[in-house]
Amino acid sequence: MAHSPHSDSQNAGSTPPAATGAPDPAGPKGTSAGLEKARRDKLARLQAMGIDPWGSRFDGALPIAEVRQQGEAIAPPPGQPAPDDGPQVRVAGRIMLLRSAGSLVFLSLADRGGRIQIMLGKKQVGPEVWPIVDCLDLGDVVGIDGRLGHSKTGEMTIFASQLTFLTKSLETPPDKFHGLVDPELRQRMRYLDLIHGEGVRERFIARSRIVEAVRRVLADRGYLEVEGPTLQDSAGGAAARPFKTHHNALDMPLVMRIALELHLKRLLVGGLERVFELGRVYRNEGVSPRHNPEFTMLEAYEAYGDYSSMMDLTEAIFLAAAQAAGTPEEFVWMGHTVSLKPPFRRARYDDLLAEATGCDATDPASVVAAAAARGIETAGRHPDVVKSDLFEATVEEKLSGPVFVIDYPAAVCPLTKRKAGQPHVAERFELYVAGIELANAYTELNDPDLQEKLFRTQLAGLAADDSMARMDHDFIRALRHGMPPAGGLGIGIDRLVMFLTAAASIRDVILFPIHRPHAEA
RNA sequence: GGGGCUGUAGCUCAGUUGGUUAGAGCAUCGGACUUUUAAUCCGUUGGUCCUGGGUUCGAGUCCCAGCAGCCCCA
Repeated sequence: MAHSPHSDSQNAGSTPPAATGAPDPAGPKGTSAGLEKARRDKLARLQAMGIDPWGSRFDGALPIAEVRQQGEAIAPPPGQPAPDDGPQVRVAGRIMLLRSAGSLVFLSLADRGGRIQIMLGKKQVGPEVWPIVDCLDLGDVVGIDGRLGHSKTGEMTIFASQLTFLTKSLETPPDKFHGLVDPELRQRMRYLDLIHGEGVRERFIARSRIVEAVRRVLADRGYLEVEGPTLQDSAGGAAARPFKTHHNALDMPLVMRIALELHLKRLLVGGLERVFELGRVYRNEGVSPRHNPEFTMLEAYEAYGDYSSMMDLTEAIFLAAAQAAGTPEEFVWMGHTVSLKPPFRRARYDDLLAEATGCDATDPASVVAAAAARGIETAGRHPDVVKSDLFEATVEEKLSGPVFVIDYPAAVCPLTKRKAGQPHVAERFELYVAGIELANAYTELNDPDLQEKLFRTQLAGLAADDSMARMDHDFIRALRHGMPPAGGLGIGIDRLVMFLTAAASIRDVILFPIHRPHAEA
């Protein structure tokens, strides 16, 4: 192959690392520093022309999606030349692709909702503008005025008459074809992922639409959105370990909330009757494709309802959210074909367990035997806890759903009302899809004496570190003042978004999931 | 906590049994081009092979430890 005279490389070995007092900050052309220098050189050229490389307000730009609609209307029939009297339009966006054919330059310009091709011709833009074109890089943000039409190859194109420089990009964008692939980089540099990732922006837009729809369903039903404390002196309402923090001025330890439940129920006592909160909760636990230490939870409580009313509400929320996200009625998620067609199936916990294991789910001895046969630890554990483990091991992953699993073993439901005449059965449901729990609801326990007793029972069985081991005396006092019978519902919003956008990992639906710090160079 | 996999240029990736100076595409820089669209063509530049040890005449490659990530399990 070609042997170019690398005279420098012959001497390179003798170059002492610190020989020069001031190392050149801009390295050779192809290095990261060199790539930046090329962009800074163009920035300086823009400034020399009297152009602010950081731009300013730019009014009147149309969304590219809208411009494209206009363009469709004036598309020439196949084989016919495009007319050159298209409408004058103004757009703004980031340069995604840039092709130069001598004194003709094509850009692909992207805004928040679409992309469109821009043609810049040396003759067409004139000697004032052409030197600016020479300073454009991939990633720069520009405004374009021009006539909307179609190129000779039929591509919708804005034939630019004016170019307004809006923002210089100093960094090299990812590979224009592959984009950012490394999931770690995609999450740490989500801004790039949003620009270049296939479907990434659409998924986060869907998330926003879903949250909007959830709020709308609840508001339409007379629910009031409220905000409980995220900093608490003890974290209750779920079995999870909290994050610990500290208030300096009060010199007091605090924990971050792990659930919304106990404060929302206080508001039912307070007569607000229909309340919900949609907000972040924090659990100091492991990270997995379905768990992030901070996640978004919806909890809704309705006085005078029960878990059946919560099933209706859940369906309404799921259907409205699916519609908002543009989710098809039937699709594949996590290897399961799921259908959103209402009503969702309802199946009793004991029936599912009996079907999967062959045991008599109403008989503790039979359940424990079935669990032991599958290697589940049984010694010294409450039969309902063993039952719950057995359910997890044998039933959960098979639940394609959506299916409401109803009527849970009472001992694993310390905040739930028992079924009338069946003290061992709690009026609770969980909604499963593809083996994953997406919603959890109860007929709320409002008997203060039983609640206090259940707290104490929990206390006896749990580690001191565990949040459920904390008695919330004020919550008991609130119940003593009288909380109307009520239904309550919790939905993990991140998982709902995963489901409705067919995402396999919670990290695909959280903009900035947790990461260990990287050693920065 | 345990196991498996991954880490090479700004980005996407090759790299043979351990063997000479670690390659390609994109991007950059220079050149040609007024209808390109992952433009093309010619030329050019660019490396802490994640980090630190070790084995070896010789390590991107083998061994050990660590860091970061992905997946599975508890």
